[in-house]
Amino acid sequence: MKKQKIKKYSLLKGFKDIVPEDQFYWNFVLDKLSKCADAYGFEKIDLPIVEEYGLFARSVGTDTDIVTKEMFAFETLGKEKVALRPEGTAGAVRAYVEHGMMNKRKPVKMYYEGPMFRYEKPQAGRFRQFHQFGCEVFGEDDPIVDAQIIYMCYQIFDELNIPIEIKINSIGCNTCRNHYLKALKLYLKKYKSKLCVDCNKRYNKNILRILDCKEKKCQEIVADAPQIVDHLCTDCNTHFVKTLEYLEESQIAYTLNPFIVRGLDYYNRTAFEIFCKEEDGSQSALGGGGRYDSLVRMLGGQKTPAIGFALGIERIVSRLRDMYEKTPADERKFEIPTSKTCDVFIAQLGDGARKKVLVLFEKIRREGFLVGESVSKTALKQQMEEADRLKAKMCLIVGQKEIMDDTILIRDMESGNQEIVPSGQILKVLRRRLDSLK
RNA sequence: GUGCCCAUGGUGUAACGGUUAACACAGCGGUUUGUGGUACCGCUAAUUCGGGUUCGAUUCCCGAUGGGCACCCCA
Repeated sequence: MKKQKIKKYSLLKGFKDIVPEDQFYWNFVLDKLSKCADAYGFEKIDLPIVEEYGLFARSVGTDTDIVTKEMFAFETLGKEKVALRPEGTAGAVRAYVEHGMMNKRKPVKMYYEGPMFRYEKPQAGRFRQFHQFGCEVFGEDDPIVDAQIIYMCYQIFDELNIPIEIKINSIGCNTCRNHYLKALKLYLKKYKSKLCVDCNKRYNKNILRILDCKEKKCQEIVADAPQIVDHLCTDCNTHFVKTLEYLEESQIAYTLNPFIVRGLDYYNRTAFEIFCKEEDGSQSALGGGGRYDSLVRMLGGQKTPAIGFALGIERIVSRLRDMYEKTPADERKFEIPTSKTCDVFIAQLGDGARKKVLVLFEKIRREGFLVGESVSKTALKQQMEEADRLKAKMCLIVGQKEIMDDTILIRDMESGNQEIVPSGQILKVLRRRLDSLK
């Protein structure tokens, strides 16, 4: 007997299945997020995963890491240059313009959720396909919206019981940013020879990035560097101050951090990132966002102020799970179901009963009960095991005898008490019993 | 792109330069076929691949591949 070798296919690097066991946590998070977005007046939009390459290049920025080395870009059979979306905002803006949403009552608020793709080397909390949940507000430049967005993020994590730290900065508008960049360049020029190799590259390419270099030497130099907040123009400064005032009033914790610059080019003014507390270092960023007042215009729409944020679902799920599992059951603020349950399990015995069970199942299901079954099994024992696994509250047993008498045996799974009920009354009895359990 | 770590059934672990590679969990089946949660029994199932050292390698060495982690950057 030769063992034939058949090729097994496995997951592509950086891709993950969300297996049934993980769905409980996953759904719990998604449910919380979308309910919150609904409550804050956002409407859901589903956007395509593939879009024109240029859409991302333009909006995210042609010099950014995302575009230069992380995009899943390819040519279709029709020779179109396309890419798997690396983030959600570009698509949302495209949709805003494409559907003439500028004619809608402002502000226009949308949320989305789904897979994003970046060709990176995977590691903890980082995948090539990952999921984001994002909210976008179009047509409103009042700083209270900035504050509200940040406030909302805070509340989401508070509700999930995940300790976070929100870091906020203002990176100004184009004008003040250019002033600032000049000042920064001037300052760093003196220290250029002392900066690390990477920072020397950054000096010409993306000088803002030097601000959050991890090298000790660079950090020392950067500590005394001019900060953008001191270079904001009057309007940007007022906007920032107002935003912070609103946040002060809302009494949520945040920290100012002049080094938040965001890796996407479209941001201006308010920029913020959400970090997991008590976790230093790697992949502790759970989300981020900011204003992008010129992006709509840049993508062919009217000049429209906008602000938004995106959260990383994998990272949230993983933190939630950690926190949840480490909290003793009686101290938890909420319960996450981790297995399926059912109200009633239907067990059948013998050919006659087996023929009736499909219809019986559906009859009870349509009444709104959670019904369990394992029609493919014949031994009653196996079916009872399944009922037990499903934590069924009751079990209906239909066998030869019951078919003859047109009755159904109903067993309380906790007490083990059994009762014979005429089959016509089964729904009534089930209802009564379930109500009494509540 | 740079650096570090790891590789045994589905999962989590064990073992030794030398007989049928062990254990637990899960899965499946059974303990006289109309009763679950416990117990007992049985079955299924693994040394990533290719070289080398050796009488003999799952074990030691090298390479490949795969996985994990860190930097960079980000969610």
